[in-house]
Amino acid sequence: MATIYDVAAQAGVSIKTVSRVMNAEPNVRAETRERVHAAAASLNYHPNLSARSLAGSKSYLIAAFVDAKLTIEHWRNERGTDYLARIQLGATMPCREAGYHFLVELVDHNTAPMRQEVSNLLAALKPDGVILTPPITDNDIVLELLRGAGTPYVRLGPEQPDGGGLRLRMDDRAAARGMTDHLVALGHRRIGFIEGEQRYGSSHSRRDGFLESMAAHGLKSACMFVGDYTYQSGIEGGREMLSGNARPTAIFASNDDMALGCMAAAGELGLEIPRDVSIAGFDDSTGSRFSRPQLTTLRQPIVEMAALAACALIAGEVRPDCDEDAHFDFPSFTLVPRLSTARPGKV
Amino acid sequence: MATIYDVAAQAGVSIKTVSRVMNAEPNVRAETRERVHAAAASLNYHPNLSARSLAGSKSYLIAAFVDAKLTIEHWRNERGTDYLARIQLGATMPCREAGYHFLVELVDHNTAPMRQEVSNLLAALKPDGVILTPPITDNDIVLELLRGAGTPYVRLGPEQPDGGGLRLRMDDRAAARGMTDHLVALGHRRIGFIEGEQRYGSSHSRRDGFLESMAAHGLKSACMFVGDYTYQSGIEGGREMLSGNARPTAIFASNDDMALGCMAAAGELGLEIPRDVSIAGFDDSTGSRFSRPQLTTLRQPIVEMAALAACALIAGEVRPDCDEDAHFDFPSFTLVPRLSTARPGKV
DNA sequence: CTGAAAGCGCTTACAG
DNA sequence: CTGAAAGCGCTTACAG
Repeated sequence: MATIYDVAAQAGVSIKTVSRVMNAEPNVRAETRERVHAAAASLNYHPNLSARSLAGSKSYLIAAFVDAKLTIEHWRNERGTDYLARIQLGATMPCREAGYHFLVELVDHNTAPMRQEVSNLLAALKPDGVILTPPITDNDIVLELLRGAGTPYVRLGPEQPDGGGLRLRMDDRAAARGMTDHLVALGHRRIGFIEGEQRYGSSHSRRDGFLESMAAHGLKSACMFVGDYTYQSGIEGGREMLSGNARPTAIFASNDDMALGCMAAAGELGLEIPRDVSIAGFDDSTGSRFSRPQLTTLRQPIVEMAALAACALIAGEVRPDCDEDAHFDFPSFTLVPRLSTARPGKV
Repeated sequence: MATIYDVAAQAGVSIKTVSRVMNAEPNVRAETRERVHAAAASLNYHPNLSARSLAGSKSYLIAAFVDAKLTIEHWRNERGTDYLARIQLGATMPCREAGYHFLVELVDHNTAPMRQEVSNLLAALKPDGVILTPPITDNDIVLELLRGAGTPYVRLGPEQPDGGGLRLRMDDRAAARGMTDHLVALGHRRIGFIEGEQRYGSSHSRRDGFLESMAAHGLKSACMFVGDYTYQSGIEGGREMLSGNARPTAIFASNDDMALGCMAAAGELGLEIPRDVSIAGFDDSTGSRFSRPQLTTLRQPIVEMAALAACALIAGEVRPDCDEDAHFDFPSFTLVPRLSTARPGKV
């Protein structure tokens, strides 16, 4: 394989000049530049990443650190949980265009070897930037190691504001408000709400958004149920809300899995959706697209956030020590109206 | 960050000895080895991948080359096509255990810049092994470049036997035979078959397997329909087969998308599945798990094949020039019986 | 606008 | 069982 020396010899210049041309640096005569390009092309020369990384300050690597257990579970389940696929889609494109490589690294969240694992990743790979996904995005040890290594990082969907890095998250509260507004606009007045796992900040934000919208419309919530983001808890919530007398005409579950469970509960009770009750979810999961009827839900801008993260990291806009003003509530959630919501009492 | 020199100094040995210990090479006294380990641990030393790669013959990188257009489409569609997720699951685990890193590279199949793109990938990354997925797995230019670079490669689901590399594929014919046997065992005699895109070898293998089983049971196929692996063609095939008089009691579509289309056609015609007609697919796609009723299908051992591929590559068992005897029909397909098939004329 | 020298952090090939 | 030397293919820092 051709090296920088071969190209330099063929073009009749020094390797430094070849380096300048390959990196599109200034201060090379147009004619020289062309000669180098021609030599590189004829020799089919491509710079070696390891050498560039070792000699220089860039590795041309962007890594995503994802929770090992969760990710493996999702891959195994094959229920089409496509969070990671969306991250890959968003991050891969800008990386490719900039000559970077994107790789996914599994991290054993909250286990003994995690510190070693992450240290090794950082020292071995020396990535130019790291994208963190929940729950790693809030892991103090990982954040500390990242800062220690001086590696810029972007935190996707963080719960805690401390910990540095560029923080990118959807405005859960505004999104929940938006969905509630949608239900009210359809004519619903008695609306039930199923909360998620209380340990997650998103649960509280979504509930607050719901309550804000209800209050803004002068409505009292029909009923609240505390679930835990699982299908099973959605069934339970649905049963409780729908078996009473003054049952809500609409239920907003704060994630799709619970909404799907809720639909199952409605089916058990002989209720038809959306004729007897409208049901809305949150996440735009794969399952929401396969349910019958298809589920009205909220889509997080995962692809867009991952793309922004990669771009910011590549551009070097993320200082590893940025602590203030690096929080960005991504406004662009998308309400995805499908067939599980309609006007109350209507087919 | 600590380097090999720091460790050597602290342990009172040469860097060569540190290198030996870090790579678990023989010929180091147990006591020396321990001293080095202690020094490495106390300095939180982790070898730099770029330096290892540049100096040595290994990059500790395994790459999967996947079709850019197809992959982006799957990521975008979010219908839960989890082929790539299964590859990642299978390949990531052995890589992780062996200290390798796995990365996915998009390749613009059959476009002008492809040659440059792949050359660059090979020269820049110098991966120790490459896993190819369809349709890249049969791309002559990619195969030629791989051989030229001396990079070992594994071809997943190849259609053409030439092209070298370790070839791993499911025995489509045996699998189709297995599914047909299943339908016959349930009591079906008039069985329809929907073929896939004729340009793909898998279409022919699956059809042949079906016909073999039918012949072995002394049955004539009720009808054949040539589809193209799309949902739409499944609808068309279903309509044609199910609207006639002597309609089949079971239809075997050679992939899940067509089987799902076929189910939709049955629904249009007022037929209930599996009471009026049994329907079977092929792939165990995400959609097959979300359909109602859930689809009986065949599962390809993608995870297992990817794992085997990664292991073989890491172990250096794949010689880049292996041409004979490197073809392996993976026998372990799995028949996944679900609710869309039953005894004929039975609920 | 161009180049000579040094060095990044390791492994290889060899010597003892 | 251990180490000194050379070199992998680039970029950095500097000189001109």
